[in-house]
Amino acid sequence: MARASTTSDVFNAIAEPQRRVIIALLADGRKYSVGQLVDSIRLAQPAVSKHLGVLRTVGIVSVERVGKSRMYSLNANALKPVHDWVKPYEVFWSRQLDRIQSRAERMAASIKPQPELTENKGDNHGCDK
Amino acid sequence: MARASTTSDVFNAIAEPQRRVIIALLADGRKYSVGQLVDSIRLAQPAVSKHLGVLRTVGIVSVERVGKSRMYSLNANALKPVHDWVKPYEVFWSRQLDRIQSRAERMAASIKPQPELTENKGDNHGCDK
DNA sequence: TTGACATATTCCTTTATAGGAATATAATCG
DNA sequence: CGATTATATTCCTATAAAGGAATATGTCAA
Repeated sequence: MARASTTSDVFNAIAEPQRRVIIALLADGRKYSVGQLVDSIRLAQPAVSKHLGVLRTVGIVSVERVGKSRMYSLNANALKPVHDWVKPYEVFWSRQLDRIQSRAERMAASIKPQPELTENKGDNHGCDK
Repeated sequence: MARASTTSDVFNAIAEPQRRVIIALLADGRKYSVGQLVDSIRLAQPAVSKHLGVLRTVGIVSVERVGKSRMYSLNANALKPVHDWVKPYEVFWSRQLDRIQSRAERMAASIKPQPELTENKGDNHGCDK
């Protein structure tokens, strides 16, 4: 099977470096036209438009027509799933490795219940120990 | 050009849902053999081994040989770049849209200096306004 | 309407998967 | 050693993607 579609998953959408560049450009909350973004990125206009299309599909950016231009703005809320996913792991590096084990085990419950795509058919997986 | 290699970028590594499942399984800080992971995931052993190979290449997991088994454990530090990248956007949803604009502009400086892959050849991009 | 400008879309090529099947490698046991 | 178990690797196929080139679509101005 091929990779998951990039237009249906925020994680895939932000996996593309150029798209992260676009997101960073929009991070000041202002609206940018495609042309302005093209000037800032080493990429042709069609490519930028395609990336914007992906970001739009996933909900990371919003468009607004202004004259002949289309003004794109960041909809950062769409990035929240990424933040929510990675946040629990923060404890692993925020505190230096003292007694990480116990904290990690306490934390496990807050991470595991995110099967996302795979339904684990609920069978007990022979955990270690 | 094709997509960036998944074996050289943490963002691409975690873009695969099954790999996030594996990461979640390892989140309790314990070591799991490949077989134990296979029992927990609806995926054949070779596929799991390949995913583990990707995660290992990117540094998200570590391996340790124990008898005929190989015990995998999470190296969450490798996820820090993702956290660092998404954290600045947290303000967008943590506070309800009151005066986000000004905060966003203050924040811009902390986000923009992450060109990652693209060297923006330093030219001024015609910002809006 | 025509022309210029801004952006999106289509077509095409190269590349990179993800996963299945079969096989190779490694380590333990008798 | 030979058999068994555990894991990795190779081969293969279907799918998807990124970007370039060319073109279509849409909007404004004269």
